[in-house]
Amino acid sequence: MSPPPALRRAELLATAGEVFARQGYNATTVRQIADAAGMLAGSLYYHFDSKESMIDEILSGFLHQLWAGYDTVLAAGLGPRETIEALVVESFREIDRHQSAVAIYQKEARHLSAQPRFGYLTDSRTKFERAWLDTLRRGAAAGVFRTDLDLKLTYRFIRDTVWVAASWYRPDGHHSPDTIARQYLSMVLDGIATPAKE
Amino acid sequence: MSPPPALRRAELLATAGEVFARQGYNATTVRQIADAAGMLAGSLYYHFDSKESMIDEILSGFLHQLWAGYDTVLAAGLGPRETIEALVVESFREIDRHQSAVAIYQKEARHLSAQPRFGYLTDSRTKFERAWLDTLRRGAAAGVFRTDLDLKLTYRFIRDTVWVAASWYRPDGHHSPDTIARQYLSMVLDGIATPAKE
Amino acid sequence: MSPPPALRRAELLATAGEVFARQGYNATTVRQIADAAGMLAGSLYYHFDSKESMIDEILSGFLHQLWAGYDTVLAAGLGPRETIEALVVESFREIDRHQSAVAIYQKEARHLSAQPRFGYLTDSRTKFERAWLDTLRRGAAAGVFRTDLDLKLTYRFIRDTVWVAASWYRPDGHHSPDTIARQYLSMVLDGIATPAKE
Amino acid sequence: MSPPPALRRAELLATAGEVFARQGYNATTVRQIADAAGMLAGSLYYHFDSKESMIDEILSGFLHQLWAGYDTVLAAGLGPRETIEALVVESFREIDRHQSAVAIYQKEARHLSAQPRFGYLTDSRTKFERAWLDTLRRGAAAGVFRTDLDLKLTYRFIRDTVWVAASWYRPDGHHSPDTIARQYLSMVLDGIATPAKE
DNA sequence: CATGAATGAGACTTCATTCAT
DNA sequence: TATGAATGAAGTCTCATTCAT
Repeated sequence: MSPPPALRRAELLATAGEVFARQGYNATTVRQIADAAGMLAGSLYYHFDSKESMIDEILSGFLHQLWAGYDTVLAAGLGPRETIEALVVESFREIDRHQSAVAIYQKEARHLSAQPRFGYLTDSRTKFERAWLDTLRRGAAAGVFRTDLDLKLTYRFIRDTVWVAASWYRPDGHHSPDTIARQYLSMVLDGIATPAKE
Repeated sequence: MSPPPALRRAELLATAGEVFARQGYNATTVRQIADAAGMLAGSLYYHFDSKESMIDEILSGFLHQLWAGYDTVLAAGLGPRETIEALVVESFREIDRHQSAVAIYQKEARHLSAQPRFGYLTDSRTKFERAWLDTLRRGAAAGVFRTDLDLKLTYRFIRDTVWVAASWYRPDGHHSPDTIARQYLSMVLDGIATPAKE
Repeated sequence: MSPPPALRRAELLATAGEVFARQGYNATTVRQIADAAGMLAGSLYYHFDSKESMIDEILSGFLHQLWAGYDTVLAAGLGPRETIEALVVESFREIDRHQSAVAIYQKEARHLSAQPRFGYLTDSRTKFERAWLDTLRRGAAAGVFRTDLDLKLTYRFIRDTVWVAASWYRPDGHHSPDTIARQYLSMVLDGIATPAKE
Repeated sequence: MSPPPALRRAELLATAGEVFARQGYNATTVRQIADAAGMLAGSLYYHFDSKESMIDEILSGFLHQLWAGYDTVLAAGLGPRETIEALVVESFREIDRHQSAVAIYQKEARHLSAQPRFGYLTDSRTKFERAWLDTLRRGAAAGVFRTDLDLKLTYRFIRDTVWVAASWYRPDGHHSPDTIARQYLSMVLDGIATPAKE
């Protein structure tokens, strides 16, 4: 009994994603993906239009789920510190779930976003920056975050810090995504939060 | 008057480095480099053996200078906190000086290091980890850094935090590398340092 | 109905062999082979790894069959004169069967054998020399061959004499390989001069 | 004191000839010749128009001297057997004197003669065949050569036999060209077998 | 659904050649 | 005379893609 088409597709995308993440999109040949999937290169074209459509589906699928999570957090009406905490936790969960997609995003998003087809990458980036920056700004205004720091720099600091973790994160490690998120938050927050009054 | 050969080589490497950093090594064609250098693709081979030897020279040149700086810091006999500070400052200076080399390193080091020719990347990575980890360990033992954090995680946190900056850092910005280093240190240290007693 | 893969491969090798024999290996472009085979240059790489692997397969295939024939002769326990006769006849049969491979061997073996991949060419050459020289030596000892000749020279004489024939031999001529072999043997063994009367 | 231009030219041609003979014309790069001559590739073009003109000069120079020798022999009015003997001796002398030119001729003449510039190769070949064939024919008619052999085959036999020697002949061997010529003549004329007793 | 064979564009690289110095 | 740098054509090879079976 062969698996339903949608599942087969997802399997193939997962396989492709792993290879892309490991070798880089450009350095990956369609044949390598096919090998990993146990078929011939030409056969992939029954399932996908092109190599590009594979990475497209991988990235857009990831971003879709990411924004589902983020939007839920952002709509929850939390305070700035709690929002940041929730976003970081959510981020590590997504990293855990879409590990290769995140790695691909890190490496390839910049040059892909030059193509119209991948315009949504730029959109997402913009929306992403706004969400984080606004929260940081709210926090600074509310006095829960330090005010002596350049906000943009802070944003980049926290963004990179969190997402680059995808490049080394391995799900079989000792730490669950939530544990890592907690440790990261502890490092990050005790830096950017206003020092405790004496 | 034509420039001395060593200078011409350096110019060409700088050009190649910019294109590599912008587009990725694999996605960059030799012709694009030649275009940027104002010559024909074949002409590059008068100066370099191969596309690979260009990235090789870029990366090894960068690592060479990086280690000159790091070794000076490490040999200075500073305390752990001062060592971390000096390393971070030194890192941002290198990012400033070798911006594209750093960006290339971030993107390509992993898959390049599989080839024997680039074995020095692995060596450098190992040495790098030891230098930072030892310093963090010393600091933890001396009580100047928190002891409730996973050391390896802390190492990755600070490593990524600093070096990913190369991906957005633009030298013509308002901030000098030292200024950015200070802000980063402030964020990082007030997180990993033991909290001030009350 | 397309031919079985093994046959297709053999066809392509035959085509490549003809072009190599006519123009020399280095002077032959992959495109010329592809043209002769009725396909595009790149398509050849579906069947073969490289141009080099083509000449490799041609030469090793030829030597394989040659040695099958030679070994049979050498194992037959014939007298020295009969062995030489049988080797010459066998040689002309191989020339007939592998005309272009022989021509390629003549022209390219020397410089190819410098590469490790073609080490078997040197091995074959050594084995070949031993087989012939031993037979000549046996014949001289037995008194069926002249003893006033330098043996090494005689070996080269007979070797070249036989194998260079591949450069002009055309199978559609009036002479079958066996006929030519007989004439060659007659010249080699008895000379072209009429025997001096006493 | 630099050598006179004509001598320098000859030196360079000798150098080029050695490299051509060793590696084949096509496989030889102008740079290799220049390296062997202790100069840069571009500098050769002060002395020669092109790579092709080098091989041209090498081959035509050799053929010029060869024909000077052959013509003297042919004009001497010798009997057929003596003519053959003199031609063989003369051939080995030329092989000795123009070793690399002969080797180049063997390997490259066929495909070079397709170009108009090298038409003289074909002319020489024709003239060569006529000279030998006529002599053999005269000898057969005069009863000094066997008449039971195909004449064309005999011609090829003797031609190849002599000239292929250039491929292994090394001047520092134990044998002078005349010694080798004598042995070859002995084999060609009388065969390698001991004459059958009557 | 998958295969096997082929396409065609384009990549990296080589190399004979030119030319100002 | 020779050098150093560049040209431009051509060569080998790779690879995403197509398509009849």
